[in-house]
Amino acid sequence: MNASRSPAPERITAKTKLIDAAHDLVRRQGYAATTVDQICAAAGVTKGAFFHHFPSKEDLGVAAAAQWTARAAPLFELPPYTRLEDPLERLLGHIDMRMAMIDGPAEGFTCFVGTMAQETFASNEALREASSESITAYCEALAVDIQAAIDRHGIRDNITAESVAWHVQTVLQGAFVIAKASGDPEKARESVRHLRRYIEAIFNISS
Amino acid sequence: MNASRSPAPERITAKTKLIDAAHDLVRRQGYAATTVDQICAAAGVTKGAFFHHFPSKEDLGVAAAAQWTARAAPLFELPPYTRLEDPLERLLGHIDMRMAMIDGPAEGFTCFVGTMAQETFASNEALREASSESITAYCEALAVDIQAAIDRHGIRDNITAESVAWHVQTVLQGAFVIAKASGDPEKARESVRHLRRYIEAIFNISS
DNA sequence: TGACACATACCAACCAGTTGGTATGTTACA
DNA sequence: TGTAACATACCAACTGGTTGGTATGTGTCA
Repeated sequence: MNASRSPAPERITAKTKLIDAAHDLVRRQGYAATTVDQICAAAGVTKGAFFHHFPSKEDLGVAAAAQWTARAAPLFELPPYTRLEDPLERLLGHIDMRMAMIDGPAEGFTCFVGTMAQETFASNEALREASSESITAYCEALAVDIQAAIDRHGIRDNITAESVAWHVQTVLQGAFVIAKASGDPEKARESVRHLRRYIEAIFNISS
Repeated sequence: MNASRSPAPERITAKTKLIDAAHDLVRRQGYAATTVDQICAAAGVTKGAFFHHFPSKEDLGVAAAAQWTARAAPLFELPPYTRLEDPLERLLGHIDMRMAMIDGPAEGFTCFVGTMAQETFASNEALREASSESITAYCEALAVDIQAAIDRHGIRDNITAESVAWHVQTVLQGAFVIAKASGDPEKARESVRHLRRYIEAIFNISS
């Protein structure tokens, strides 16, 4: 008997299908407007399966937030720009990639935890905190390269790496809101372009 | 008989109380999670009054979005910085004011139409468009001063006034998301500080 | 053979919207 | 000026459908 065996990391079970369905539906409709029945239908399982794996809708939300963090990891490991020697180039490469991702229907590129946090920050602390942790994890991963870039190139006004990382996240989240409201992803990409110019400016590599 | 008399502009009727309540509750909980009963209770009226003034919850949303636009108008007319002679100073003054507004509980400074647009962009075109119009109106008002600043000071890279205005709006919307998720308004203000530094940089007035 | 992974059937609470009504103006005209 | 006819603003009670969640059954595999 192996009580602590690894939990079959990526089997396509009802559980993972339910989390995937939640990612899709919540990004399209929001958390409150997404019903358990809709999630079950999208996942192709029944309600019994849902409540077998999750004690409540809220617990699914927490699990889906954790899974969202895991899903973002490849953005920092796999893409070609991660091999660049200059950390500032890696940072700019990351931003270019995030800009390129903003295309097609908004539910395809927007942020699950950002959406969920907005609806739950005042009414459901568990969901707010799960969302916050996912965003924080992204910022911490991004701050590593930013700090390395500061160490190599210097930066204006004693700006901290952490602060720049959160600003990147802020612009992305704002870009998602604008893309949804306006229906025009180009407006969102344009803001990321402003962000890129800002980062070039504070590192004094332009002109 | 005056059929087209002005509709008693600002009387405190059930209608205005319902719209105010919707602004509060939707910013705190989101649109879908806010029930008609909650809005009525907060406004201190009954459901009968609600459906007398609005054919549906959706119609209230549209009316509340229009009212949100009207509510933002004083930001461009009344504050002291609007008297400054240099349009760039007016722009920076506006951004400083928006930064100062980000304080206290998030439901007090976040954006009604931004919140509503996020939940409805894919499922309710009327609400998405009403939200979009409100955001667009803000950007157009802001772009007037930005264009004047460009005319006077010039700007880098042929950046357009419209594009800067939308970027300001993007950073603000993103700041709201971050403030809600993190529970820390300072993180949001810090991003607006980055935005201010960016604007100084593209107008070449710093250093 | 028992525990896990589901499915089926069901429920109590809740939700947006309806119904039928009252109280208070406002207009038209004798 | 008085009053009948109508409009506006609101209320309390109800309804049909939906929602998150439960109770119980069934197949499968170690």
